[in-house]
Amino acid sequence: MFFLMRTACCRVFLYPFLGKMTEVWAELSAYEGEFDLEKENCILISSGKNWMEQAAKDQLLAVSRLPGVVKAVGLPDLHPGRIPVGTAVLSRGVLYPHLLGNDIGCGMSLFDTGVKKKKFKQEKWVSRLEAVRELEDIPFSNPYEEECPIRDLGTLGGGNHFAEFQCVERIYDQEAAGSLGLCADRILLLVHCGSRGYGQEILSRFWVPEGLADGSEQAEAYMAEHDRALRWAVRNRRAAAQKLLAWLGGASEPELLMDSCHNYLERTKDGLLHRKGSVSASKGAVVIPGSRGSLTYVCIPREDTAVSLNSLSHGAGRKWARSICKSRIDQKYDRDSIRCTGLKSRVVCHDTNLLFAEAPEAYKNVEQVMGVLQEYGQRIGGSL
DNA sequence: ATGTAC
Repeated sequence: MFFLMRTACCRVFLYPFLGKMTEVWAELSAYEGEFDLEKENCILISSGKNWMEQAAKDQLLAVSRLPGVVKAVGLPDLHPGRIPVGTAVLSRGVLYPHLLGNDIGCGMSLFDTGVKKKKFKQEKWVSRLEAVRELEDIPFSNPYEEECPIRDLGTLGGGNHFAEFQCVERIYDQEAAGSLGLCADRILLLVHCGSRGYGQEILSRFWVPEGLADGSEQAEAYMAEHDRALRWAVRNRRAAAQKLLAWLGGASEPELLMDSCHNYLERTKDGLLHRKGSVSASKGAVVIPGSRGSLTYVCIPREDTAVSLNSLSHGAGRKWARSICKSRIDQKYDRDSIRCTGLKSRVVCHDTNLLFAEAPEAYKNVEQVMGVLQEYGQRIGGSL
């Protein structure tokens, strides 16, 4: 299990608005001549400055051509995966379990720890966390009146999952910050994880290359399990926060300020909306974190986001494949320096490969991604 | 991203 703790000096911005996404701004020049953009159902929200791997664009295009797919959107953090990450895909008649992947319900929960900023002792918390090693080692009993399908409730898992203590760096809109319950003098806790092995197990049971016919018994059974995974993923994030605070001696319960899911299927009036690494722009404020060396943004999306299937990026997005990270930056760090960040935060993680795989260098610049989301509207205006 | 096998 990967347990990454970024302590102190991480900051939350409150962005007043995201750009008004009102026109298709495609950056698919690589495909010039290959298809007529006007007739394609594939949109990439990016800009010339926003570097994107060719493989990711190829994957997005392939997804957009699956039977039943009405529209496929790539967000500015799009990067290749088994299926491309940073996508929103609308289909009719067919449901594709693999388009949302194995970690069904994965998302971000932002909590107020109730701990005052001036009471925060970084070194003390770091030692305490290093002593426990893994969240699996902190016992937690299921408080819900439903059998828990997750083997270890309140654990983060691996990959890009993390728990991070943060505090507000800058507020752009005091009123909005107040209504969201963001307090500048408090330590916040951002938890990114999902349904662990449960989502994986669901995918393995329902995955078929041709997808599931909407309305079929299989599709209904998948949706029931999917909804259960979403429910338990939220509980898993909460349980992780509860365990952490209890372990660190926090007196109060973590208070949930915001929660968003970025791997899930939503039934909309237009069809089945598959989100893989993209978050809804229609459910209030969203948290968009960067890599562990950068800031996290709390954003209030604008209303007119139909062009991106009402979706936003869920983070900075990978720039380097996990497998190549260690060899690229191995020499740059020693045992201690890889565990510190440019924001003077500390990283607690016992898995060396994971520390390198999730290094800030492996990620895009989150400000770049935020810039595309914001600029997208500024340069366009008008209505869709 | 995951659990398990190598």
